[in-house]
Amino acid sequence: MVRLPPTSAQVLGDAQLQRPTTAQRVAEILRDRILEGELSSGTQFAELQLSTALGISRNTLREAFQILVGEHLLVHEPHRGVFVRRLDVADVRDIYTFRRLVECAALAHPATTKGLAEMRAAVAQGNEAASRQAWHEVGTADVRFHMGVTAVAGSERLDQVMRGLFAELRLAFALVPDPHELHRPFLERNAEILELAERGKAGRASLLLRRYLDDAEARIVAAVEGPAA
Amino acid sequence: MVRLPPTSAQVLGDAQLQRPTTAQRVAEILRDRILEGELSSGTQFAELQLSTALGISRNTLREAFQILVGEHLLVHEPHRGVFVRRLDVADVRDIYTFRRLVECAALAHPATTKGLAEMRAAVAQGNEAASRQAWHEVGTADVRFHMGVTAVAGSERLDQVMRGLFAELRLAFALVPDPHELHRPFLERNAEILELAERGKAGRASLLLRRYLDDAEARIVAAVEGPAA
DNA sequence: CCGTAGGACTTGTTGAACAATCCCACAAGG
DNA sequence: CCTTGTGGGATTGTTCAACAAGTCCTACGG
Repeated sequence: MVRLPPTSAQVLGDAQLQRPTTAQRVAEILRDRILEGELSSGTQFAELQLSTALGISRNTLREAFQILVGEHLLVHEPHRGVFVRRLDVADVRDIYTFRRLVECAALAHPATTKGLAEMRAAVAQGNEAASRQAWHEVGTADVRFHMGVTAVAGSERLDQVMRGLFAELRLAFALVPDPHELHRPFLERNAEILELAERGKAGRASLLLRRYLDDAEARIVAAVEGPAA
Repeated sequence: MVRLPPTSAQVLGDAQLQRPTTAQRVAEILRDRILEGELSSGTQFAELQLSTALGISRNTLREAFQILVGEHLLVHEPHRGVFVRRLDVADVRDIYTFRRLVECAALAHPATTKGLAEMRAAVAQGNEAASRQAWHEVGTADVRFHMGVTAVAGSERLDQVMRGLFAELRLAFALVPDPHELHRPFLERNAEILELAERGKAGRASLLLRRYLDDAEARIVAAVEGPAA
């Protein structure tokens, strides 16, 4: 009667080796579309239309919605529908307050060196993408760099939370008119932060990172409230 | 055709003023049961049995499950079922690594004084509950105190994340044999941390908090791996 | 201009059905 | 004794159709 309960390491640690359920696969499809910016903020999903288009039932689609609502990429309004999350200025400020606390603390008190390799790889990827003028990919590398910063804290959960936070932030990235103007100035600053971190100058790296985040916040806020003004 | 999209403040900020959907209500019921420790870690939910017991359909129950899976209180194994999350030692260590980073950074660099009132109220509540020997309530006050610590960082999202983290931690609390032995020694330490924070001694408060978290982690780890040994 | 009553449309929820998968007990073989 | 199939029963995954409940739009009247 009582089945073997799963140990959390199997669930949280690595990617499930089981093929995902339909709802999970659909959620992944929608998530990609949202994060690629193909679905602009505020657009609504119609259950019947989308479920038939995807060849799945309404109930299964609803389960997929629930997953993405849990990730804060969609918002659910009872009897109205689900919408692609729209970030306002307060959201962006909140996210950067969060990032300042976590990322600066991680760099100031590193617990592992595992993240440094990730940061180094991200800097290389960013420079390479910039030389190709692939600005969207530069943005991806930037996110990767800061995931590396997060990783030096040494907490799986923190990594997971920050991954979700950056996904939310991409919703705001989509509102920035020219992404190359957003990401390009940060390439060399990332490299500088990395160098300081590698040489053990934790305090100085943390300080530089704080300035980076202040500037980034200002740019995103301007982009988000720009169209409104 | 295009409806007014919701602003995120309505969704994230306060509790929905709309009455919740059935799945949300069911999720809340199950969440309470789990956090009260009435459902021990690892137990499985049978969809048919539980849905009939609650007087709802299987599909609706599945939506409720999805909500709690998103909160990491349940784990879902395809074709096997959903189980109450079971924390292992690695999980507990991970959670405390997370807490050390966030809470210590919050106290070291306070952004608002809003959380101090919450901390003060929690200390009072904890002492009062201890005098009545209501140990479970002492635990609640302890969580409340650390939610107050989190709040001085000034990020709504951070508060929300930490709320989820403490919910997970309660899964481990349930494994501790005598909760009074767990929470009692921390009452005066909380008070001391609060006093330092109120007098602006941020660095010293942060240091004391770190020691607190180290001790707490050791106790929980011992409780979690104790039954296994 | 504002409120309001209706109706069309969308979402919320249910129950039943079938497919896919897992679990367990039992048998066969080394 | 241990390992390795191999049913069969139970549970989960998914679909479908229907109805209830709520929202949105429109037209009418004050």
